[in-house]
Amino acid sequence: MTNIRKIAHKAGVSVSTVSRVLNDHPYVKEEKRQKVLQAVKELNYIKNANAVHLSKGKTYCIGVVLPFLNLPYFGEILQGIAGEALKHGYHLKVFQTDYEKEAELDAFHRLQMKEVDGLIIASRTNSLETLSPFLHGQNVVFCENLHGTEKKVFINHYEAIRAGIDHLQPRGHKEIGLCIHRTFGTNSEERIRGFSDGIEASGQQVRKEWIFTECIDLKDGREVLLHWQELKQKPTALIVTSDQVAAGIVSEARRKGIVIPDDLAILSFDNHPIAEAFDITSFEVPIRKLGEEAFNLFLEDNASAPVILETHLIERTSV
Amino acid sequence: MTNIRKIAHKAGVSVSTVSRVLNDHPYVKEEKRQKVLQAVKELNYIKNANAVHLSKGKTYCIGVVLPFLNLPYFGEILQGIAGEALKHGYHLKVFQTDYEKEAELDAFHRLQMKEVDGLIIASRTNSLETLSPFLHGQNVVFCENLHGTEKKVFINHYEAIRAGIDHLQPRGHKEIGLCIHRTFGTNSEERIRGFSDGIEASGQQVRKEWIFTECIDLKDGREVLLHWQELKQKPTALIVTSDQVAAGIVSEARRKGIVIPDDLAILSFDNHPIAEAFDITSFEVPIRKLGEEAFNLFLEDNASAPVILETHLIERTSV
DNA sequence: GTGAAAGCGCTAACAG
DNA sequence: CTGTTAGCGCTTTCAC
Repeated sequence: MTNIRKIAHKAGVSVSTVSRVLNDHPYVKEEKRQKVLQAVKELNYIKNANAVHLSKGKTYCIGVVLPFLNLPYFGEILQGIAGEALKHGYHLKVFQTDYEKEAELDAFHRLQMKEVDGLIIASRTNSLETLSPFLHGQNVVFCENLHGTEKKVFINHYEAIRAGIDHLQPRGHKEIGLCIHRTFGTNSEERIRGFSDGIEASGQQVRKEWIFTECIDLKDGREVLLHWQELKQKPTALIVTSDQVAAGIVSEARRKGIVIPDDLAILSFDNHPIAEAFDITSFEVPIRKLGEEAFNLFLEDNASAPVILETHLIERTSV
Repeated sequence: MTNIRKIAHKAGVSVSTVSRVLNDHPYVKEEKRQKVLQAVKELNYIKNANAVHLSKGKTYCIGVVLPFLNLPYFGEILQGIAGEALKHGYHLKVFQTDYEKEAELDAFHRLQMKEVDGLIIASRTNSLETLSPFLHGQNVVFCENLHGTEKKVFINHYEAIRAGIDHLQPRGHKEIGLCIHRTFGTNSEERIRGFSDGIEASGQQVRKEWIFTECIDLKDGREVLLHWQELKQKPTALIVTSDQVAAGIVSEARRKGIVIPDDLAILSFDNHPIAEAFDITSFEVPIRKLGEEAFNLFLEDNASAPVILETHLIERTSV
């Protein structure tokens, strides 16, 4: 363990001078600087990050809280955060929660322990009530419009869903269903609210059996289609909040000889590459940008206004 | 900043007793233990992780080096690592490199600085020569059969590709092409070697124009198909090392009225959900398990034998 | 420009 | 069982 003291000794200077050289501080005579650099070389000195972190009270590391790492949505958000973090010399710690409350709380705990400088909550499962004791004086960014929090970035899911309904109705769709992931969480709640309001605004009733939940993956989409087939009264269109699920629906429909969009129209969200591959009309959601903005909010000292991101519709042949 | 000393003072014990209580060490009189716990509660004490890390010389954090976070392959590997890490009380730091040499080296640097206890290299871009100075005495796991390294886990890509060729040939395919991501890296090199050997073993010649590189995403697959259409002499089958790319090929083929597998057979790798959605015959690759095994290798003190994972073919309709 | 010294907060060997 | 003390290795204020 060659440390700063040994360097100081070898270079015949004090530890503070070594520290200055190592951190590019000014006011070090070139001669001594060289001596220090020389000693560093010879002794193969490497700074100990933990000592720096302790001394500075900062780690230049940000934590990201998310349920899964193998979903395109979270991959993309991570990519956005990582890109921005890199620019600013920050590293990323991921807290994969599987939506387990304890695992999620662990991340907040680590924040309190100063293991990370801040947290970006890509998606959560604990209530704000549970989390708020951990929020005080901490730098936490939420990727949702969570009332009572300072830093947040989100899509206006309410309007997006309503826009989706407004897109479907003039094309002859009055019976519209919805596929979502969860019923918990601001984002999901906003979607459901937008859906209900939109349906009711057109004089229709929301039908519970037309709302499919727990839809995450391609496989779930396939099951939705099978479910849809069984329905006595079928919606003529589905709004699907993930391209993966939409792709599952479309692929299974093809197998069953169901014609998209004539038998069933599909309007999806995210506009990932898979939407194009399946010719699915999809709202483009700037997920990567969401990640970038989240990181930039983290960097800001005083929480500014929430960042709201826009979506726009990419029309293909599924509607 | 309420620290261990203040707790000691408030509880009327020494810091070491506090430390013992905090770390569940035995031999503390129940009465004092309660006093400490009481003080911890009252002062809202929270341990400083960096101080622990410094003192212990350990962080219980492992770094993962990968180029992109938004590809299913890496998402899945991360998921595997994260799951296993959680079980063993480790956290994950991700070093997203974009295949930039400097960004990749930064991860090794952080390892030397003891910012992480070890590194899992999911994919790399620096040569072993460049990396080896950073490897000495460090706990690094490679997800490839990199000669000269201790800990590694990988698929036998050579055999897998040859098995692919052996699957195609009896089905009438002599003209076979290949789609890969990179030409650099052990995994890619093994694939190319397997491909060349397989083709030559059947008395054919490898044709450069039938090897498509830089194929990562759906979009790349689409371009491959367009390229294929332009070829004067076309392969009748393509071995594709990623389901995303294969899906891009198949989706574009449908658009162009090219019949899979009659006009062009597709044999893919990974067997992600998207392969099923497009009815693509694919080698199932246990990527998540790769991540799990990588983490377990990290945990092992003495590097045991390399871990080699098996693939097996899932037949669908694309061949 | 430079050095001494006081932290940062926790762990663990040692002595009792 | 418990306390003292010497680290772990770096940063930073203050005085010269």
